[in-house]
Amino acid sequence: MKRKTYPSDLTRKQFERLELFLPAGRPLGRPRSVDLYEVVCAILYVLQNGCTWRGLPHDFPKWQTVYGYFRRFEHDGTWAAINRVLVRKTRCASGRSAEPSAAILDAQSVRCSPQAGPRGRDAAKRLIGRKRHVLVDALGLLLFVLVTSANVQDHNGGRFVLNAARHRFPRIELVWVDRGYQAGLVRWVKALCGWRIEVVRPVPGARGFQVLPRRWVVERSLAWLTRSRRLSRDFEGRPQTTETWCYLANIRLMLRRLDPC
DNA sequence: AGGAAGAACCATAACTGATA
DNA sequence: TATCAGTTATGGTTCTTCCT
Repeated sequence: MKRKTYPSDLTRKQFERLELFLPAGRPLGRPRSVDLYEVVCAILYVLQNGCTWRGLPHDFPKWQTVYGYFRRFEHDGTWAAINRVLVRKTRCASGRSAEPSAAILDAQSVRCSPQAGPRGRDAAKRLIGRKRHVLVDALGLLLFVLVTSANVQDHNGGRFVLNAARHRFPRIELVWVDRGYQAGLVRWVKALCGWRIEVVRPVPGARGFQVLPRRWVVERSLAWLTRSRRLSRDFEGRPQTTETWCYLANIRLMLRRLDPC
């Protein structure tokens, strides 16, 4: 008996692209009996609808099983690896070279719901919650994300992100940041990895809201993330889980772009 | 005000079942 | 029997809601 579809489901074709990178079952022992398509659809259901794991509809595999795979693939780096591969594919499909040479750094603070785990006050944004430090490419695809409590300064999170990206995306040579990242970060980047780093500034004299080149790309990416209800707030106990959700949101975006419904 | 109950998440252990 | 997949149970933490 086939269940009815949900809006968050992947098409079979989209899943086939994903399936290539999911670890196969082990050769010994009990064979895998759940359909990973159902597991992935269930995970995306939680992501899109923002429901709790226990609130997962009953026509999906048991929530513990779904959650188990979610955590397992987080722990062994599967989701992050899939994100990196799909970024390269999506860039190729858009006529760019697979490896990004430029990136944009930004941070977003999000309110926490009443869960356990680290949180802090972002004095500038006047909220208590978590901060997402993201690095995106020129297309706005998520390259790397770090989630901290919101009281972590942008430039401290930024350092960590750039340091991590250095190994994962070795061809990056130019990073755009906004004015919130102080001169210390600029010096640090130059000394550490020799990247060019440009601070995007509003045009002097202009009034009111301005669309800044390069800035709107990353703002759009952050808006994409919060369109997924699970990411509209931070419901997670562990910051790392939020990072995983961010990668999954990006993965779904790229799958849809590569294989439109 | 203060306590009990429950929701929600995380982590882990113990258990059952299938296969070579 | 060893090994792995999946299920169930349990304890910890933090916060909300309800009751006295």
